[in-house]
Amino acid sequence: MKVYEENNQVIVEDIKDFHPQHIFECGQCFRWDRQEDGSYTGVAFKKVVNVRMEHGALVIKNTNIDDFYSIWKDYFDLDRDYSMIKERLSRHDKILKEAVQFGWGIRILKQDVWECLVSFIISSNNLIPRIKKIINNFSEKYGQPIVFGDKVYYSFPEPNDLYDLSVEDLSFCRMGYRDQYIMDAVQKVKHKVIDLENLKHLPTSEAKKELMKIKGIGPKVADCILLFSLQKYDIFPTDVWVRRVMQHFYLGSNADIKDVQKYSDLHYGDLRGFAQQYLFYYAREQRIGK
DNA sequence: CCACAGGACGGCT
DNA sequence: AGCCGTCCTGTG
Repeated sequence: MKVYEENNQVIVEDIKDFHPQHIFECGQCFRWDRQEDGSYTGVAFKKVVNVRMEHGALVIKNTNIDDFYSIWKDYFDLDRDYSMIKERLSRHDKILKEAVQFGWGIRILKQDVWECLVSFIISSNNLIPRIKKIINNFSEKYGQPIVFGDKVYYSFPEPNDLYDLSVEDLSFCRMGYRDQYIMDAVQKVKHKVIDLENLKHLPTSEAKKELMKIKGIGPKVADCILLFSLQKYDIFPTDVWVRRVMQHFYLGSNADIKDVQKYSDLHYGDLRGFAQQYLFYYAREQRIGK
C-alpha cells in the first residue's frame, strides 16, 4: 500500500477489492451519496470526503496524510485481505460464489458506534431512502456544519449535543415513533447505563445483550451495530432481504429467522458477517425473492 | 381512498 | 417461551 498526498487529496495505490458503489450501497451506511461522475461523497467522523477509484488507486479528496492514517485507513478496512475472504466464501457453493463476484468490491466499514446505533434504530421497520432523509434532517439540526465544495454538510450529532432534548425536539425529523427510542439511547449513554467504548472488548453475545437494553434495539438492529461498528464478524444480520435470499437458494419458503441463523452459524463460521454482506447486496440488487 | 414496505414492542396466552 | 396487533411515514 503506497500512500501519498497532493492538492488536499490522498492517493492510495494498489488497492484491490474496493468498489465505492458496492461499499456504499450494500446497506451498511446512510451518509454517502453518489455524484454525477460515479464518485461518492460522504460524512464520517466529522469530516467530509469524496472517494473514487482510478487506475487501481483509491483517491480520497479533501483530506490529508494525518487523517488518512488516523481515520480512513481503518474506516475503509484497508488492512484486511478481502481476496482471501472472497476465495474462502466462493469455495462454499455456486450461489455464494456468484454473490461474491457480483459484489466483488464490498468492504465492511468500521463506523462510529454511536452513529451506527442511532442510524440502525432509525432503520428498523423503515426503507433506505427514508432512513437517509431522516438522518440528514437529524444531522442538519443537531450536528456541526462542514463546507465542502459549494455545499454544506453536517457532522453526525454526538450524545452531548442531545442530552437536553425531549422527544418533541425530534419530531421534525419525521422518524415517527422511533424518536422515543433515540431519547432512550441518549439517556442510557448519558447515565452510563451502557458504555459504548467498552462494547468492542466484550464477547459478541455480551455486547449484543448490552445493546438490547436500549429500546428500539432488537436482534436485527443489534447485529447490524455489532457488525458495522464493533468489528464482530461472527454474526449474520437477518432482515427480510437476507431471509428471502436464504429461503430462495437454500432453505425453502418455510424457513424462519431461526433457521437462517442456524444455517449461517453452521456454514459460514467466522465469516458470517462478510457472507451476509455479499448475499444481501446480491439479493437486493437482483430483487431475489420478490 | 387503500395496499404495501420495513423490525421491535408489549400484552396476551 | 411464542404469537400477533400495533407503531409511523412515504410511495404506488
